[in-house]
Amino acid sequence: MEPRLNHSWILTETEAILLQQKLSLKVIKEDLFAEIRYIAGVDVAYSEQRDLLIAAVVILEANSLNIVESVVVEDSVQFPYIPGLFSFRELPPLVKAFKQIKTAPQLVVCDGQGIAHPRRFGLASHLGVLFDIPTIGCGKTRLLGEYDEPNLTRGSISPLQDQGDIIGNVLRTQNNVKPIFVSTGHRISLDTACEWVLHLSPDYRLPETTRQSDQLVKKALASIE
DNA sequence: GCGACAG
DNA sequence: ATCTTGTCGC
Repeated sequence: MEPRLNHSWILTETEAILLQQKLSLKVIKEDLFAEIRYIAGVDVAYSEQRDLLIAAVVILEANSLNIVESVVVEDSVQFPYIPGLFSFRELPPLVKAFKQIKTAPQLVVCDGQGIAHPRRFGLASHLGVLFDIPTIGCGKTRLLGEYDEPNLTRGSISPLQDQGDIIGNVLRTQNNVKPIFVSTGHRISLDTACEWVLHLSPDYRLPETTRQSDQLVKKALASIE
């Protein structure tokens, strides 16, 4: 898989913000896809000892949730972690990993926010626009926005609001378990995104895509240290 | 000025 | 993220 859009990753903080503002205009917040057969999960971890990033991409069959392909790569760190500029740290290794993927997914579930972002352009939206592929932002914690606690039953949602916009949903994926933050990444509506996240989280707080990619990077991390 | 702040 | 300590619910 190759990105359909390329841009430099060697940027100052100001340049990165300007790029987000420019690319955010390309984000599509409605369903724009055909049949979803394969779904990708992605995750990145940092090795403090070796000062490098490990990225994993796993491809699951959408109905069975079986793994059909996976890739793990190492890459150097070229941008610090700054809230709001997360994608400039994690996307270079992820793009490198996607270049090795043979089974093209029709949906990518990201570990981070989509449009639930100060400039409506979080990691999931950035990845979606680069590959022009539907993506969902799925965060364990909130970056910004106000919300009421959703009901305690699986499937309950509560809107995440910022500056008068509904930027995502706080979604309860398991009864009595802390909810997660779901937002549109690219080419998918918020409602459809939540439906897919629920389908992918039959018995765990996070989607199976996230669980599998987390497992892969942790295993790779342990093997190099 | 102070707190908040995806991973 | 990752680590540690303390609290609460079942």
